[in-house]
Amino acid sequence: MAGGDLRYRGKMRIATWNVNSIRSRIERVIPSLERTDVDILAIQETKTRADQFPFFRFEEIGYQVAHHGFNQWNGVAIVSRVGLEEAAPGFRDAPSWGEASEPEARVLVGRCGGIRIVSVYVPNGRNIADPHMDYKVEWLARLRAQAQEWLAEGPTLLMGDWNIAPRDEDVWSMEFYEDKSHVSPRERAAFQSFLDTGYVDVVRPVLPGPKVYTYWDYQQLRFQKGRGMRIDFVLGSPDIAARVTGAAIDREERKGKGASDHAPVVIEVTDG
DNA sequence: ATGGTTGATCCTCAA
Repeated sequence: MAGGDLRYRGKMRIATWNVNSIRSRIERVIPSLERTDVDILAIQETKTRADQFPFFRFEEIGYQVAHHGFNQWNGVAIVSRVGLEEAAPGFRDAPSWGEASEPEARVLVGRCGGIRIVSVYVPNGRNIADPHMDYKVEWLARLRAQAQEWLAEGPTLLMGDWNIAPRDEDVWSMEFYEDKSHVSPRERAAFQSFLDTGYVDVVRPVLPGPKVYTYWDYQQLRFQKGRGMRIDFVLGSPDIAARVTGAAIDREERKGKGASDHAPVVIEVTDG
């Protein structure tokens, strides 16, 4: 973002998007980057083997890419045209579920434009009594401990699919979600612990609810019926939160054939 | 209709 860069505009656009397979979504992701002029994109659910990630499609339009994943569900990436340094998967003390490498595949950390970008894909708890729910809550406790250390080290954005709807207004029907995953007290307490640590939801002040959703199930025409959930969040350290000048949820990307079930969440951050 | 949609390691499982 030095002087002389024709893209320099005193601001960066930073987005997060659960694409539900990068290989099946690439013909939407590339135009989306260009249309919305995004500098940094955190991606979740790449659903691809590392050797099949379409790196060149990003590189040929001027973005650097880091990707990490190990199976068809969990995979995260960071795409940036303002530098991409120190990209590394995982976080300290992540507990394991099944394959030892899974927790690391859910988090990718990189430094872009002077900001630590963390692409986060929180485990799906499946059901409130499922062992995966215990894993999810424990995993979040470990991530929080790591996030607290990052907070002390400099500007940080934790962005991605949290698989938690923190408030009743974040789901289309609390009656429907009662006793289901994403809204349970344990999950909401885990999300709140990041806020208590000092992170700030930088989107909600710009887009207060209700009915501000980022995800709509593919089934039952949920998008067309306006029945969604707010489960994708950008949590910023206070220094970054003070620099946020705007935010948007790109609902266009949920429309039509070949859409992900999640929409991109975009923020704008000033250089100063 | 104990159903519905989408994606991948594709006829089964995960989301």
